[in-house]
Amino acid sequence: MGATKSDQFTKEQNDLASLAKALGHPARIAIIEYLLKVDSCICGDIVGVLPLAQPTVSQHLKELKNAGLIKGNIEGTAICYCIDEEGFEKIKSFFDHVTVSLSKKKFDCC
Amino acid sequence: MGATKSDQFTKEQNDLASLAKALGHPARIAIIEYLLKVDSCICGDIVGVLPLAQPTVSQHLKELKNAGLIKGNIEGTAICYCIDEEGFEKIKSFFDHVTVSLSKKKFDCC
DNA sequence: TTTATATATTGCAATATTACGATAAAAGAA
DNA sequence: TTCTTTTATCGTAATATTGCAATATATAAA
Repeated sequence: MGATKSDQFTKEQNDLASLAKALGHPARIAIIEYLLKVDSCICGDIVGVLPLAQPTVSQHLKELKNAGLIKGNIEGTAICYCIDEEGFEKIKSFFDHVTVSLSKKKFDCC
Repeated sequence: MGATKSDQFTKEQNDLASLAKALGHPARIAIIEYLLKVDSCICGDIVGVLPLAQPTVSQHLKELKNAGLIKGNIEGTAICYCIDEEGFEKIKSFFDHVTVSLSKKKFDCC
């Protein structure tokens, strides 16, 4: 055994887990932070910013894109990446739900 | 190679990634949702709720606890787990930062 | 066309995660 | 003490992730 039993959980649980998992690596957090900082779509200079080789960065970008957290646009010979707000909306609504639930909490046992 | 180059990133980036990573599995999302739903600390009946064996659930609980997302209290022969609000505050402040940054965004290229 | 630049893909080694049976540990009940 | 219940840990197999060199692809420039 050893494979994740994703089929045993709901689509919502799997989708949320995928989004969280995509953010579960410091390089990918760094990419998101950089994209937020430059306040515009940037291209492959992410490679220059990260302490990782180009294929590795490309792989991380692909994962963020697959998860729906960033978008990419072909711009001549370069590619312009930027935040995909939709993906962040989904995660954010989960944390909003958590916050609301916690505010309704009656006991504080632990 | 193949090991994560965590030492090349900041503590903040690694901490955030750890929190996100801990939520990056449907079983752990399910555990959090269950703890929110029961509106109180519950014990090992999480095992009865999840489609996983007891050692696997125990392992997932340990990861959530290490990440600072849940707390556990020994309660006789059972253990009482509940949400650790502090961990969720940390993640939430990251997403708040994302939201603020996105609202200041000028271009919409992608 | 050839050359240069930017990014993606392939293939593989190193490492990490997931899952669970077997077993241990801890505490209350008999 | 022994038995039962609850949870954790160990050991291990299956699988997934991480990282990069080599290579492929695609477009622009010369």
